[in-house]
This record gives sequence, C-alpha cells and structure tokens, in this order.
Amino acid sequence: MDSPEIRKIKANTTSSSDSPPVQDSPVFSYINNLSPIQPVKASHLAQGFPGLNSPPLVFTSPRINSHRDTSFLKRPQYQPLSSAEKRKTQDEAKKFLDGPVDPKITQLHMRLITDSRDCETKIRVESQQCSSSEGVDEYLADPSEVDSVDSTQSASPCLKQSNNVPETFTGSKETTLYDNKHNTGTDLGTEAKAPSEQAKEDLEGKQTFDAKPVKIIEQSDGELPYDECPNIESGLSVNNAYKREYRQHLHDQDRGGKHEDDCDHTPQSPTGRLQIVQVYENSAENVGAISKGMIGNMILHAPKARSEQGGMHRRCLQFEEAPPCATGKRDCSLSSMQEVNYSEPPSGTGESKLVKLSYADLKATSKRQMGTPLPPQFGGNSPSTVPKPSGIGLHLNSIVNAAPLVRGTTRSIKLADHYIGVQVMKSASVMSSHLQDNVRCRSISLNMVEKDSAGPEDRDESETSIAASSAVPQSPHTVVFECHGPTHEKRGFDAENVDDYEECKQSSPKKKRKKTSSTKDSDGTKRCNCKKTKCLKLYCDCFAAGVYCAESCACQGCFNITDYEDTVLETRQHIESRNPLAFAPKIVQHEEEIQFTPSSARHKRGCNCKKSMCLKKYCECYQANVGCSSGCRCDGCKNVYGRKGEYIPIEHGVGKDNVSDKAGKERIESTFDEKLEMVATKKDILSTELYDSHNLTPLAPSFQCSDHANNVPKSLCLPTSYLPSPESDLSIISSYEKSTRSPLRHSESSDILLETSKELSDLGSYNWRVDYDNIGIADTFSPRCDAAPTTCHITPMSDLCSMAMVSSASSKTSDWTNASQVQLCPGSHGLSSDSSLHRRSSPVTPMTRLGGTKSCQGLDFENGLYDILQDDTPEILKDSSTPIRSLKVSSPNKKRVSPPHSHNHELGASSSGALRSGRKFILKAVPSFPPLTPCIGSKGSSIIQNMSNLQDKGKKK
DNA sequence: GAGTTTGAAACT
DNA sequence: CAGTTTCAAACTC
Repeated sequence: MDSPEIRKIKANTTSSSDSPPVQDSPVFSYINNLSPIQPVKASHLAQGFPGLNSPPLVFTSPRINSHRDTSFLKRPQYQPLSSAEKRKTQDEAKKFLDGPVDPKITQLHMRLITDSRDCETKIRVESQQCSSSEGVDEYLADPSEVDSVDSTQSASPCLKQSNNVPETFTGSKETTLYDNKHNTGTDLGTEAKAPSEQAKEDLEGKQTFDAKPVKIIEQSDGELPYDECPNIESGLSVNNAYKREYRQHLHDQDRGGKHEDDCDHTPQSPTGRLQIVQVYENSAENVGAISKGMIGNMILHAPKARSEQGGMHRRCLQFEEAPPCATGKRDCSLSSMQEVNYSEPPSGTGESKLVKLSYADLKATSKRQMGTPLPPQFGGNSPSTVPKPSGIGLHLNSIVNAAPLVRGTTRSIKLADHYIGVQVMKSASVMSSHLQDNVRCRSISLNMVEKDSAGPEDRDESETSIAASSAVPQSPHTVVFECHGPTHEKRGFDAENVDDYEECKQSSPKKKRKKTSSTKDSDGTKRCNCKKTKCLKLYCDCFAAGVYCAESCACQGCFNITDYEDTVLETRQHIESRNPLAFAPKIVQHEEEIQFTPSSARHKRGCNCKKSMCLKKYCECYQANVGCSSGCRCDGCKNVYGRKGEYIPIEHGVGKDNVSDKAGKERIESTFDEKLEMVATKKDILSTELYDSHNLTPLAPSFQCSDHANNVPKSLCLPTSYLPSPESDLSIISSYEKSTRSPLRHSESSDILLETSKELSDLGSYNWRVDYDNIGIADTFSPRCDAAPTTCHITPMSDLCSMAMVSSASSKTSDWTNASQVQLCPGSHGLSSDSSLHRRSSPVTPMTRLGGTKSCQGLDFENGLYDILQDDTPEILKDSSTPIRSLKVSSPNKKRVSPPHSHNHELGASSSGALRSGRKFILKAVPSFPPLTPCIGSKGSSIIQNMSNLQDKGKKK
C-alpha cells in the first residue's frame, strides 16, 4: 500500500506541489503514517528500500511500516545514494519538494511518532531485542554517512545539520548536533515546530514541548553518538529519499545528541522513550527550522529511529532515566556492589584502588576522603558503600550524597549536578541517574555538557570519573573508594603541612571555587572552609557530620583526615563527653508534633535566629528543610517549612492512613499547603534551600524545578506523602541510630533496595507504587510519563525507576529519585512508604547532608556513619534516640514500625504502602538513612517539591 | 573575591 | 544558665 502511494507522493513531492494535496488526504496521511518513509524513498531515491524488516518487526503498527519503509528505503536508498552527489541533488530538490509535503508527512509522522512513542516502550525493549535497531543501525550507519555527506553537499541547512550530525558521531557530534539543533532550532525550529508540534499535539498533545529544550541539550550534551549515533544517523539518512534523508538529517541532529546520550548511557532504560520523545521533540523543534518537510521527516525518523535505534539511544541518553529503569538491576548491582564495597571498605584500599585509578588520576590531589566517615569510632572507613544504597533508588541522591565521599564521584556528581541543573531545566533525563549507570550516564552527560560548556578540566574529570565508573561498573562505591585515595593525600597535606594543604587547595582552584561557592559540593556533600579550627570542632560541617574532610574542602590545617584519625577521635570523644548528642542528628521528629503531623521533623536543638526569621540558611532548621519547633528560640520565625509553634503539616502523617486518621490532617495539609505556598512564593528561598538540599541529593534539581513550578506542588505535595520526608528523615534518623548500631545498614540498605524493588512489586507496595506511577503518569509532564510506566513494569526496580522516571518526567531526576524512593519504601521497605521514601529521600539526603562529608559515612554507614553512630551517636543515639524527641521508637528497626500512628505519621505519611509494607523493609531502610538526618529534611522537602512539581505539572496539563 | 552578616559553637 | 567570644557559613556587594 504504502509503496504505491508513497511513490505517487514522492513523485508529487518531487514534481512539486502535487504532493501536498495527496498528503492532505486522510488516506495519504494514514499511509504516510504507516510508512511515510517509503513514499519519500520511492520518489526520490526510488531505491526502493526493500525496507528493513527488523524495524517493522518491532513496529507491528503503522510505525512498523514506516520503519520498514524507512529501513527498507534506507538501505536501498543508501545504495543508490551511495552516490552522494546524486543524493545531494535529489535531496535538495526533494527538500524543496518535500518541504511542503513534509509538513503533512510530518504530521503523519508525528502520529506515527506518537504511536511509536507509545510503542517505544515496547519498541525499546523490542528494538533492543529486535534486530531492527541493530540491523537498521548497521544499515543506517553507512547511509547516515552518505546522507550526511549528501546533506553537507546540499546547501540546504537541513543537510548541513545532518552533516553535522554525522560528524557528531565521531564524538563531536553532540556539540555539533547541539549547536546545530540550537541553530536550526532557532532558525528552523519555528517552522518545524509548527508541523511537528501540530502532529505532536494531535497525537501526543504538548508533551514534547516541555522536554524538548532540555532534552535537546541533554541529548546533545549527554548523548554521545558513540554507539548508536552512527546507526541512527545511518538509519535516518538511510531512510533514503528526500524525507528520509531530511529526516535523517534532522534525526541525526536530534539523534546525534540522543544517540550519543544513549550510547553513553545505554539503551536499556525505558527512559529511552522519554529521551526519544524528548529528542524527538527537541529535534522537531530544533530541526523544525531546517524545514517543515525535513522536520516532518526528522520527526518520523526520529520516532522511528527511536523505536528502532533511537529508542535505545535515547534511552541511553536518558541514562538518568534509564538508570532508574535499570535501577532495579542497578540497585541490585549497586547493593551488591555496595555490599562488596562495604566489605571492602574496611580494607578500603581495594575499592579505593579501583576508584583511585580513575579518580585518583583525576583528583589524586584531592585532599581528603570526602565521604570518608570519621575513623572507626565515627564510622569506619567504609562509608563509601553506603552511598550506593541510597543511590540505588535515588541515584541522584545517592550520587549527590555519595559524591562527597568519592572525589571522582563527586566530580561526576558535580558534573551531574551541573548537568542536572541543566537537565532539570531541560529535562528529567539526568534526573534518573540513580544508579551507577545513572551516574555513568550523568558523568557522561556531564562530560558532554561540560564539553559543551564546562572547562576542559571538568571534562577530564568527568571523563575520568566516567571511566572510573565504567571501570568499576556502576559502582558508586568505587567512587567512594576513590575518595579514600584522595583522603590519604589530604592527610598528607593536612597532617603535616597545612601550607601544603593550602597549596594543594590552591592547585585546585575549582575545588576551592566550589567550596567557596557553596559549603556543599555539587554532590551535596558539605565542604568546609575551616581556617582556625582545623576541622576538629563542630564548626566544621565535615567534622560535625562525622566525616573526614574531602578534597573539595577548603579547610586549612585540616586534621579531620584519616591521617589524624586518632586526633579526630579524641576530639570527637571530647566533644561528646561534653555533649553526648553533639554528633547526633540535628533533625529529629518530635513525637508531640508527630501527633499533629506525621512529618514533624525538627531541629533537635532548635534554632536561635534573630534576624533571619528562619528564612535563610543561617537558620539550621531552614537549612535542614524542617520547620521550627517550640524548641526554637527564633524571633519572628517565618520558616517556610514550619513556623515555630506550628507543626509542620507534613503529608506523612496526613499522607494517608496515619495522618488521615487524625483530625490534624486537614490542619497539617492546610499548613503544609501554606508551607508549600510559602515555598512557592519564596522560590528564591526555597530554591536556595532546595537547591542546597538538591546539592545534597538528586532531588534538589527536581526541587528546583518544583520550586520553579512553585506553588503548583502544593496540591501534589499534599496528596503525596513526601512531605513527611523530613519526618521520615527523623524517623529514619532514629532508625538510623538504631540501625547504625546494627551492622545491617549497608547490606540491608542495599538489600533493602533490591528487596524493596522486588517486594514492592510483589507486595502491596506495588499498589502504592502504582499510585505514584499514576501520579507521575497523571503528571505526564511529557512523553516520559509513558515511558516511565512502562519502565516501571520492566522490573521492580524498573518500577521504582519508572516512578522516578515518571517523576523525572515532571520534575525529572529529583522527582524521579523521590518517586523511586517512595516506591522503594513501599515495596522493599515495606517498612513504609516512609521508610522507602525516607531512604530514598532521607537516606539519600542524609547521605547527602552528612554525605558530602558523611555521605561516605552514610555510604559507609556500616563503617562510617554506622561507626559514628555507634561510637558517637550510638551512645548519643541510644540516649539521644529516646532523649531526642524525634526518635520515636525504641528499636532501630521497629522505630518506624512500632509506633504505628506516630510512625505512621512518619512512615505513613510517605505512603500507606509503607505502612502496609512489612517491617523488614522499614528496618532495613532505616539503618541506612538514619545518619543523614539533616538530609532528611531536605529530602522530604525535595520529595515534596517533586511531588508538588509533578502535581503542578499534572495540573498544568 | 572581599567584606559583612548571621547564628552556632565554644568558652567563661 | 547566661553572657561573651570565636568561628565558619551564608549572604551581600
């Protein structure tokens, strides 16, 4: 069917305007949808494109046809096109001809694309599985080149762009593509958008738009054409004929970036869809400028390519997302990795070595072991491991958290952060980078981004980090270990010569900058800048967090390094002797408050703000994203998270079962809403705060986004139990304390994650997840939503990932993490959504918080935080746990579980599922997170924000 | 980047 | 416990 019609169309198009009418005909459009490519091919190349069967296989629907057509066309075209000149001439002529036709076609393609998108999930899997991608890729690879050549030859901008795309394959593609995209986007984007958008709107609606800009960037940046790009291009170009070529050009551009991303990351994740979609959108928009026809083609190709290859590529691009998808695996792997690492960390060297190779090279100079927990007393060396767990569900968080620990990771994280920042702005693709894979992707993406914008150093770092990550396959731990290496170095510096240390610092202006710029690293790990205390007083965030100073730290004469473990321990003990709770988590849930609101996380000591009105980071409560409590002595408290005297209406409690019961729910919700509003209104503040928290955790980006979204989140936030996060954090903390005491943390955390993923799917948590998924879907900020659900299905982890994906779609990474967290909680943690949430959010955040410095500990929980808790906190916690209001439950594991209501508030708030979920989960989850109580607040807020963002998005939609 | 502000930590 | 000093982060310019 297609062929004849297509041919006609082609002829028409080639001939001139005739084609438009034909295209206009619904039948024609339908045909085009089925196989838009073919027609073009036929007309132009006439090469016939036997059509790639593989694609069709994947796409049974119209797409298939189109794909087939394209594929077929591509091959045939390719051959015929082998003569680049001919193609060029043809292309040019076609361009003109196609131009008009393309719009229609594009619309059709759009439909196809949308269909393809729908199918993308399937396709992704299929594509990967199916030979279509490969076959096509192979087939396309050559064509792409040809096309590119042709295009290049052809003066038409489209061709140029396409040309660029091919180039990008080599590695520069991303940038080139990106540039092209932007350029074209600006120039052609408007034109192209119209058709593409229309088509999209028709089919998808407006989903693509949001993601486009960001995605594009990401794609261009993150997505490297390494693997697939060529293929994609080829595929695109191959598609032959005018449209195909044009498409290819467009696709190439788009895909170039996408593919690159995909290549970098991996086609695995369902995220590919999102990415693809985004890419598509991006391409459509950007490419749009090229030419409507081209755009249409591009779109068609893009979708196809997506389905075929693009899906994979984009998926890869979406690494972040993909990671989430893979999170299940990743988590498992990570958990295993973590476990392994954990076991290793004690030795420390083993892991560190691995990391060191890459990381050390990169940041061999790193002064300190960022995340390294304080010496045995504090928490042993293993901290690095902990981060992974946190990272599992919430890679971002974990990353952020972990980053502090490991230099390499931190950099990667930093990069990721930057990237995230961009991505957040752009898309959620980065968001997803929960798992190591994600990390890789991020790092890669970051690298990409950095290449585009960042300086060479960062690039190198990112690359190295990436390499490291790759070397250590996906084990954030490795990164952590790397940190150890640096720490030793730092030790050397600090230990003997502060001057040297300073010199070293000077040597790394970037580090200093980062440090100076913000106390927290991009990772979210804290960086100290101590000058007089030698990092041996609570003034030092690192020391206070029970973590060794890291490279990023700009401290002078630092003694908070492994070399001075003894000194550190002594000092710590001394401090503890004076104040047993000195190292205890500052944020705790108040049972009293809990009654009112599940999420009653509060600062243990309370703030004493006089001028900041608790609206700035001067306020520890605000900094921790927790509300002020009666314990605060602040004046004129306006804490967005909860004013003094009023309990934060965290959703936890309200969230569902727990809170709902209480009449306080409404109040809480209202208060929470108000808070949210406050936040929204105070975007700046929140942004800063959130940002900080974000820094700590992946969530931050999302938060930011959410923040940007602002008020919107409220509705979302409320429904979600995320708000409780702070509380959860507290609960987590308490649990953490308990857990920390128990050696389970790491294994548990990791295990929990894995289990959670599984269990969640298996257990009722699944429902819970579903809810989140639904939410995310409802949000359906973008095509991602679609992908997300699908991804979720892929695996339990995937579910979480998908959730994350979904969330990421809306808020992207951060959201994703949150979602994932939530999911994890319900499932594995059964503990409770809270626990899961907490873990994800809090665990991560805690990691992040503590993490920067403590993240390692957190990572090391077993060794680091765990030790810390045991050593310091344990006592403190033991005592403090009860002493501290926040610590509700007695037993670490039971903490959450035992106090049904109160816990429910904490946990329940996060989700009923959590409550539903078994205790096991909770217990497990708890252990890992507790250390980072401070983070909790941020997490919670981040989660909430994410939720709110999602909600907002959904509302907007 | 330097200087100021802020509030926690430390000290008395 | 209160008051003061020290300190480092947060913030501003």
